[in-house]
Amino acid sequence: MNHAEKKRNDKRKRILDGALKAFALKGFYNTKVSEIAQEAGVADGTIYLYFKNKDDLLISLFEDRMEWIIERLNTDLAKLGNDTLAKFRHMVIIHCQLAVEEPQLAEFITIELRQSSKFVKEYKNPKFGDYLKIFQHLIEEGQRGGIFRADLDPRLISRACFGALDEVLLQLTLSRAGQAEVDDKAAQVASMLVQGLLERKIIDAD
Amino acid sequence: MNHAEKKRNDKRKRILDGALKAFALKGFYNTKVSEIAQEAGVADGTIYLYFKNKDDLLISLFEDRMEWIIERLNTDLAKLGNDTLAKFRHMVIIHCQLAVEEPQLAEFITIELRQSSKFVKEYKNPKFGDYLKIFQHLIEEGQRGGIFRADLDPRLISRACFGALDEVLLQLTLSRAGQAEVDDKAAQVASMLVQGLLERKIIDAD
Amino acid sequence: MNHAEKKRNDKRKRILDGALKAFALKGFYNTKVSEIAQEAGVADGTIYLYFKNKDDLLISLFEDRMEWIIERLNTDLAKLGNDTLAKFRHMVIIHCQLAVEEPQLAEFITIELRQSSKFVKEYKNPKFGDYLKIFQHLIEEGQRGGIFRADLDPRLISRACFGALDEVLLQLTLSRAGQAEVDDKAAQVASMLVQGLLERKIIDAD
Amino acid sequence: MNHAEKKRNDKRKRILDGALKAFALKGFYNTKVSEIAQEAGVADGTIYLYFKNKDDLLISLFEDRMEWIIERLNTDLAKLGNDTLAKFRHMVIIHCQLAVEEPQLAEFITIELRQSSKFVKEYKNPKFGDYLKIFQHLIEEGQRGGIFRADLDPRLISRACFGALDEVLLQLTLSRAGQAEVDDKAAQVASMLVQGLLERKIIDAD
DNA sequence: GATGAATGAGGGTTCATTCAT
DNA sequence: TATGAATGAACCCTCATTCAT
Repeated sequence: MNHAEKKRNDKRKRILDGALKAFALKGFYNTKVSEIAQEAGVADGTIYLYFKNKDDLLISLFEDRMEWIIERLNTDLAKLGNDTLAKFRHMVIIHCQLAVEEPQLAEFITIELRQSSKFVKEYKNPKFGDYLKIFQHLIEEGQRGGIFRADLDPRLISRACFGALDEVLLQLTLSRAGQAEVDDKAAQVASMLVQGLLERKIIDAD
Repeated sequence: MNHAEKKRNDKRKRILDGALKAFALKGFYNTKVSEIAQEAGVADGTIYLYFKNKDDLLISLFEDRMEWIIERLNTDLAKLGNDTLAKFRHMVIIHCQLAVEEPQLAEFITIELRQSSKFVKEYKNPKFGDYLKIFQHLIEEGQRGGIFRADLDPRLISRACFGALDEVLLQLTLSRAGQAEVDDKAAQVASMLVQGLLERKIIDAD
Repeated sequence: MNHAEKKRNDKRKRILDGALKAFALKGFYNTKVSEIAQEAGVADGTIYLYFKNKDDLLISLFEDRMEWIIERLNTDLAKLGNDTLAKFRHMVIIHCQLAVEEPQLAEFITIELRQSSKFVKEYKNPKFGDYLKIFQHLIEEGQRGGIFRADLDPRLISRACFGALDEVLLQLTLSRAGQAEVDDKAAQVASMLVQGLLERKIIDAD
Repeated sequence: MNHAEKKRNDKRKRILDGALKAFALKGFYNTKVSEIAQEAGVADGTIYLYFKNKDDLLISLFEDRMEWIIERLNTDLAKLGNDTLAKFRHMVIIHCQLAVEEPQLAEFITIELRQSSKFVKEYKNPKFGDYLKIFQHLIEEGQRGGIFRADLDPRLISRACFGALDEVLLQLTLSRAGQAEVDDKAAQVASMLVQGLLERKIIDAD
């Protein structure tokens, strides 16, 4: 990557960061493009050199952040090898951990995610789909391994798990929960979900 | 209730219905007041005789519909007496059932709920809190009865359950799921959540 | 006048009174018809049984009040017979006196008078013309009697005198001047105007 | 002043000119912002880059025009040195002269001035106060010089003089008086006011 | 590429007026 | 006659987007 490209990427990044901050604070519809520009330290017009319009900025922000989360998650999960349960618990923890590590991102995702796929016509939010897929594959892995109940639809249950986590994350974020509280609550939710997923005969194992 | 009062309530209802339809279709921010008026068959200005402004209309709509849901739920649950498990399962079913019975309401709640409580200034959405309370009390009841795990925080878990259901409801609604699919998926989610909540020694009972 | 007529006039009067109060307080354009109705203790629609529209109400109010002032002035002036100077001084005093006796009317006239004849198309404000005529006739009387300078155009000078008084009245009204201050200032203005009008050879007489 | 600044000032001036024209024609409340924009040859939104809102535009217009009048007046008066009488007469003439030179400004000031200071919240119209002060100081100067009556309150009398002139100006403007008529009437009013102000023993001097 | 002044379509809200009761 | 709920045209202002510099 040469110098010009680096500069370009830097400006793009600053705009995305500014947008995240602004959207988290006031929501998409109540954030003015000029506010994002100010936050990013660029002129209003500059934003349109990097993004087609305000909608595109929102979508790009989602994709950018989800990509980051997914990469991180995949790296972490890879280290845990075949331990499905450990991987599942880790996902729960990572998700909740956002409340502490990236509160703005947490607010943004929990609040704007649903809107986005609704109002942006035809936008299916593929990155979010990828995120859900990780959950789904984990559940399928558990089912193949015989530790997770086979009577549950992985697509459905991955949604349910995501919903549970997302709602919990929303609360943790809005209440500005500290690390200890996040750890505790993540553990409880993980415990409940895991128990709900486990094949009955091995529940004692938990 | 006299004639004038009846007429007034009827018009208010028509406006709320129009707003629900419009909000479900395009979301709060993309719905024009004039569209709601048209949907309701009243003049634009009439809306302001019944609601302070567009925000107030959104809030009132939430309260109205949550009240309806809560009443209905309480009536149903009362019939189930002390059977905590049955009551819990019924809540799951009722929630998912919205996708079939009131798809517009389902879309509205799943998509607009989070936005509203965050961006409508000062609004704490008490009715939604009431709804969560029903979940919470049910979990506490189960804990007192010794059938639900005592190591789980009812406030936290009620949130998690709501989140799981809400996400599932969103999918059922958007995919225009039919009654059979809704029944099946509600049963699965109920089964998972219940197993996750049950005291370990009685899990076989499920 | 029979009972029905009396009642009608009473309601018309209440509306005019309410309008005066409201217009004096907030001005014509910032006063809502509904506020006038409330002030008058009638329904909004009732106003339109007595006046064609809001403009007509303003005009009618002018005419009504100017008529009252003119009648009163004529009665007073009649008592002063041929004493032109005394009559002129009395007019000055009566005009300023409004600040004490009818502060709302004073505010209304000083502030709304000019607007009214401008914005209401084709309205020449004949009653205001009548009021000016009294000044004018007094000046002409003085000229004929040889005590007022003959080199001044009575129409022009009556305007100038009115303008001077009106501006002074505005200040007296807005500063909520008491009787003593009003008396003092009216006397000063009268003295200046009279001296300005007097035939030079008889100025010592003042 | 650089180019950008010059362009900005030019646009601001065009908006003020457009506003003056429009306000003079239809009055503040009957003038739409879009009409001003059209008159100024700018987009509606542009007005809000230069003025906070419609009220602010009104206020700014007053300040701008009063400033212009005051500067001009001060320049002229400075040339007349210590001749109080000449200066007083000049003020009268300049004021009336507006009817010929700046009829729109004349209409605007005579008709909108009172409204504005009353209904534009918090606005005390300091420039108008400055204008009155010129009158007042002139009267005080005459009193100190022994040529004006000492028994008159300069603040009161400056108001009265302004009122007289303003009313005369209004008539001259609305009747579209020509230069000759304006000269004649200004002279008459000046003569009357001066005689009214002069110390009695020197009235023959006029 | 970067700027930010300018644009102008759009929409929430007001309020004078009407009319069914 | 009186009411006041309903109307809907009107209007100020916002703000995403453009484009001359």
